[in-house]
Amino acid sequence: MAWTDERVELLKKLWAEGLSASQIAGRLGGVTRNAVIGKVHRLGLSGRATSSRSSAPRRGAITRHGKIERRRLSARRGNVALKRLTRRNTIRRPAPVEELVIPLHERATILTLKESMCRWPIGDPTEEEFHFCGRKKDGTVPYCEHHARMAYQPVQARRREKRFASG
DNA sequence: CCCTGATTCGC
DNA sequence: GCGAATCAGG
Repeated sequence: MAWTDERVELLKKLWAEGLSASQIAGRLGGVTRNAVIGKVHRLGLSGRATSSRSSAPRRGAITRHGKIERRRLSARRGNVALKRLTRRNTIRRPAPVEELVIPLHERATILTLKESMCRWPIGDPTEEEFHFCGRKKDGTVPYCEHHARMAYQPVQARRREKRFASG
C-alpha cells in the first residue's frame, strides 16, 4: 500500500502521540511495523523525545547481511550473570472498583488487539473512541488483572450486595 | 517469548 | 523510496 499524503500525515500524528511502530502499522493497515519504522526514518522523525535508547549496532564486523558474522555476534550475547533479588511487597491493597482510564497510546482496537492483551471493552462500540483495555493478561483469562477482578467479583463483594438486597 | 526502535541493502 | 531481515535491547 502506498504512502499517500493522508497516510503519511496519520503516521506523523500517531508517531507524535507516542504510539509504537506496530500500533501505528495496525491502525494504518496494509503495512508492517518495519514499514512504519522505515518511513519514520526517511521522514526524519526518528528519536522521539524521551527515548534514550542507545541501540545503535556495533560497527566493524558486519559485512553485508553476512550470516557468519551474525552468528558470531549472537553467540557472544547472553552473558546474564547475577540478577538483583527483589523484595516482595507484602502490603495488599483492596481490589479497585472504578474503571481505569487507559492512556491513548495503550488503547487497543479490534485490529491491534493481540492474544496477550486484555479484551475488556471500554466505551460505546458504535463510537469512534471505542477501544479495548489492551494491557497485558495471562493465559488463563481474557482480561488483565484489574478487569479480571471486575469480571469475576470476589465473594466478599457479592456478599455485600446480597446483604443490601435482603435488608 | 513478548515487545521496542535501528540499520542495511536488494528491489 | 520501500520494507524484510536482522540487529540490539527491555
